[in-house]
Amino acid sequence: MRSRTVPTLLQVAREAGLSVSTASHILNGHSSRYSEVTRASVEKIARRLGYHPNRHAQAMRRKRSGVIGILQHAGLLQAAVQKANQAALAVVTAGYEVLNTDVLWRPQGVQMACSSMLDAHVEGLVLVDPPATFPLEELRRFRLAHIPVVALGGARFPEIPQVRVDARQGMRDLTRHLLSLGHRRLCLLIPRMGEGRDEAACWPSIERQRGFREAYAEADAALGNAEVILAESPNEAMHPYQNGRAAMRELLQRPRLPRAVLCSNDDWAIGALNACAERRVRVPEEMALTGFDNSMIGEFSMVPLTTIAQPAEAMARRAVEILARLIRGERLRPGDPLVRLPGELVIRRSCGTGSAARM
Amino acid sequence: MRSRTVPTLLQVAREAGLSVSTASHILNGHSSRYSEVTRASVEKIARRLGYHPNRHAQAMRRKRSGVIGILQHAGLLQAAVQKANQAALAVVTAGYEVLNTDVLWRPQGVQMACSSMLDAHVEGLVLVDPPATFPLEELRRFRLAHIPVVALGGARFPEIPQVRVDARQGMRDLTRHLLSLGHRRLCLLIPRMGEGRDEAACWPSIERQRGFREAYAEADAALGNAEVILAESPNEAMHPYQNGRAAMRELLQRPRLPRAVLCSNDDWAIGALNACAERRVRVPEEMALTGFDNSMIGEFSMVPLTTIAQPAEAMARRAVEILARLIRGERLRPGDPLVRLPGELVIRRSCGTGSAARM
DNA sequence: CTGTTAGCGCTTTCAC
DNA sequence: GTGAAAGCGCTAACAG
Repeated sequence: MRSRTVPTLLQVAREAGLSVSTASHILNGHSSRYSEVTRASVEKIARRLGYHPNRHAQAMRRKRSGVIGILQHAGLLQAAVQKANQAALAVVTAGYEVLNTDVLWRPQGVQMACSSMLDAHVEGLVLVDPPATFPLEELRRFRLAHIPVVALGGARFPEIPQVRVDARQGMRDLTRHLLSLGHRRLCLLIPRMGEGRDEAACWPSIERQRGFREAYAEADAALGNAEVILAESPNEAMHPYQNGRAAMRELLQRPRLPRAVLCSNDDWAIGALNACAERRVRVPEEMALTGFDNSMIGEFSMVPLTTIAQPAEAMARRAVEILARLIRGERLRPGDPLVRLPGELVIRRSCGTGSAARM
Repeated sequence: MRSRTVPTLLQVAREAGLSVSTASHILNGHSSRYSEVTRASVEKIARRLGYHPNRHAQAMRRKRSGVIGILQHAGLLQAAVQKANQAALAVVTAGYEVLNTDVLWRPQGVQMACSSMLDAHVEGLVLVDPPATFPLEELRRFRLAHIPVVALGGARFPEIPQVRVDARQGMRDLTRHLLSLGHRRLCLLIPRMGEGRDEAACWPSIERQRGFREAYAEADAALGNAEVILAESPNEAMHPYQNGRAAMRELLQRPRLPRAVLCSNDDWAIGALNACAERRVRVPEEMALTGFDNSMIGEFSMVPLTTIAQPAEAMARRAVEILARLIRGERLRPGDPLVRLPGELVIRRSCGTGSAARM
């Protein structure tokens, strides 16, 4: 038994008694006017030998790698993992290969990951949930190399098209729902972000605030104060629950508690639930709570979470579509620089019911 | 401003007034006997131009890609995501590039992912938590291509070295602990796996059973029956909580409930907690519960979970180390084919306390 | 319809 | 100390 090595095009061609170029043409679908016989023969032999083209040689010759990079800041955040995976699916569907990295798990995270993307000659890059602190220098490296980048969720960066859930609408829907249940004294719990950064970078937080305030404003004036709390979120991706818990613990120190707390995302809500349990504050009886993202775990938490479902699949598809267009050298269309897809209100137990609210 | 394109070695060499081979030697550290001047000049110019070697060209010429593939079946399973990420870290540390794919998010999952690994000419493959149903044909493809494979957790396959947590010891520790608290009538809830498969493939479940039974056996005979329930686990990675919940719902139909239930992993435990909440069975007062894996969420679940912490980092390092050795053509050492690393008992609230158990 | 040819960017002998 | 040259596997003109 000879030591079988990876078959090359040359071997296929030889076996078929043809030239490499012929084999190449046929296997690449440019089989325009080859005789049915040769074509069949080449294809059969390739299959029998288990021939797979060498991507490196292809990339080299074609001067394009056919790879799209996905850079995620997911850590333990289910919602981010899901977005990244949907992006991977969309990339494959669009006919590209995927190079996927979670920057959190590397030494010197972002920088190394970006270098590796550059080295691999990715043709485009999807940034999944980039934080406001994502280094602009790295984005510059891609711009210099003429590699288009799109963001899927996360913070907003100049010149980078972005697809994300309409957080403003989502938070407005949540707030309206809580108000309609009769809850008063609402409180929005969101991370303080991107200290010293362009305001645009903090959009995830800012839009949540907007939606929250809008819903409050459109309701009757007698509703009392809407409060927004900006909480710290160190190492968010690795300690999402802890951060939410810490924020809620702080809030629970107060003599007078809010009636309903809207958390920035499901992970914070889970941490918040935990803090409530510690202090024996019953949810939703004494305090209503909502999340954002509709991650699977929110359905199984202590109290199932009312939340906003992100259309992850549609978002990912759209982002990759835009990226593919940019790779092809097409210009952005009017709506492309910022696509906001609507989230969907998912009502579960954590927001309470009308009757309980009036307690 | 000229359209900057990716600089090649040729450009670096030209700018330095030297030949490509010289530049190559210097930049690859084979600068054995070049003058200090030339060396410095080449290095400086390379840095200024932002030169990065073209991986494809390198792979081609060196006839090795320098890439290790990571194939995960994680889905929403935090423990698996963590293992995969630790593996990625270990791979980078070992000086290889990473090609990471979660097979669940691709059409025709496993097969496509394996093809893509093969196409990329990975030098080795880490299989993270492969299910018992992982197709052996795919493993054969790697064997034929002389690409070594190691499993990090998951099922066991012939000829594939594996590194995993010692589930038997872990489950024995959990069981002992529950017994020491005074709990009787214990029940182990594990997935029925790999229908019609080699028994070895089902080791994750089998070892849990062994540990469970051993602890029971070594204790007094008067402890009553230890029961093992094999529950269905369709699409485990995408519906982990649901599966645990379904299994527990079934169990809760019984007239007489077990006093303590040991779940196969934390995700099942969370689903189980959910089922208990539905039926108003209080944990741990009426029923103790334990998980396995120590995923972050278990600390924040309805009732914080007593569980076994997997030494993910050490496991990943070990797996990659073995893989690297195989890639270098070295033979396996005596312990390598199956490495079992000890898990650590983490005691939280879900297992109850001695006093409650005697209730 | 099929084959010849010229590289893609890099590494690696082997000469000088 | 440095450079010339060959060639990895593949594609894409261009010839026949």
